[in-house]
Formats: sequence, C-alpha cells, structure tokens
Amino acid sequence: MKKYLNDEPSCAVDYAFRRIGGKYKGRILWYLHVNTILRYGELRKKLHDITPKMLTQTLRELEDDGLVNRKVYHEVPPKVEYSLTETGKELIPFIDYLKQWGDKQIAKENSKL
Amino acid sequence: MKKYLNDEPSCAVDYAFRRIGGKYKGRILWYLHVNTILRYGELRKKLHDITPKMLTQTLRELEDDGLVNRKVYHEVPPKVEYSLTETGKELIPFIDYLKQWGDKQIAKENSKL
DNA sequence: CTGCATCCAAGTTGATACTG
DNA sequence: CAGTATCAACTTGGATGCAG
Repeated sequence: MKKYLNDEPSCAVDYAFRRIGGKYKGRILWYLHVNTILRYGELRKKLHDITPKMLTQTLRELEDDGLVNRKVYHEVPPKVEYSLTETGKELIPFIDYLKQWGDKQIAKENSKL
Repeated sequence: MKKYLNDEPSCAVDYAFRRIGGKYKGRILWYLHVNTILRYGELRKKLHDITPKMLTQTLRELEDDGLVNRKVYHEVPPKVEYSLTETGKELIPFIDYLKQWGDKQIAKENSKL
C-alpha cells in the first residue's frame, strides 16, 4: 500500500477508500460478513468471475491491512480459512449502508426502463 | 459506466463501489458535503494534487451518475457551481462513517511508530 | 475562469499454465 | 486445495497546450 500523508481534512476518506477500493474488496468483505468464515475455494465460487491470482492478491492486501484473518491448517489436502478481523468488522455497517443504497439505485434504474 | 448484471447477493455492493470508487470521488463528495456549494476553481484548490482533466472527468462521472449537480452561469468570466443531489446526499452518512474509521486507523498506525 | 484534446506513463486486472 | 509465475490487455491518471 502506498504512502499517504498530507494536511487535507478529508485525508481519512481517501485513506479508507484506498484500503477497500479494489475491484473485489467490497464483495469479499461482504461475503465474509454474511458467512463469517470462508475457505479459499468457497470464496472463489462466490466470486465466480475472479481469477486465482486476483483472489490471492486481494486477500493478501486485506490481510496486510488488518481487515481479514488468514488461518492455515497444515494438512493434506491443505485448508485455509478467511474471516474478518475486529477492524474489518467495523466496516460492516458501512458496507451494509452502501448495499442498501446500491439496491435502491438499481431499483430506480430498473423502474426507468 | 459499464453494465453490471448478475445474480450475486452482493451485486449492489459492487455496483455502489464502482460509482464512488474513483481516485478522487470520495474527497469530492466530502468537500461538497462540508461546503454545500463549490466552484470549479475552489475544488481545484482543495484537491491540490488533481489535474484539470481529472477534475472535469471525475465531476462528469459524478454528474452522469446523478450524485452532483452542475450549474453553469453563462457569464464572462464563466462560473460553474457544483453541489450534491438528493441521491448524493444519501451517501453522506456513509462517507462520514468511512472518515471516522479512517481517522481511527490512522491514529492507530501513528501510535505504533 | 472553466474547461477540452492529445499523447503517454503507470497502475490494475486478466489468461493461462504450473506447483507443494 | 490453495495457491504461483509469467506475460498480455485494459483502465486510469498525468503533462502539456489550446479554446470559448
């Protein structure tokens, strides 16, 4: 994650956006909110249009940012579970709100057709 | 803006993210929330690191998405004012929340140094 | 003052094949 | 099962100059 330092009052808004602004981050956080715990393969199925590379990359970024936990089971076959951290959970109300807003906008668009 | 249609439950989250996920959109919405009305040049000063091209481009996207109003005064010199639409205002609680979260995270990071 | 046009650089995502 | 590696394509942002 890039550095970010300036004296703008909205600095924090920008900061937050960069942490959750990836193409799939919103959806991953949402799925982990709804399901609490998901394995790598389960996330892959839910995000049906994601490549393994992007999924791994995105999960690593979220992990580095302290938003998700990664729990590895050293077994055969391997098993890795992902879940929200406390910090990640703090974002849920916000994602909830965003989802409601999105639903509303989509409904509005459909009613125009 | 690209089409987006699938049957995922989190569809709306993704939809919303694409509408406010640009590099400067969060900040612009925030400034328009705090100041209510801003002229092109004022926004440019506040977003001191933005180029005119990006500012115009971003404002057009927000306008097309129905989040900001653009009011042109046909005078010399020209004058253009931007403000939030009703739909745009609905995003404010969300941006507020996000800002608080961001401030908190930044404080946390600083305390670790 | 408020932009638009052009060209280019950088960053982000995708496709495909392969591994412990 | 859960990833990595490599390369290509796409998207976004920046620099500069000009215009109504």
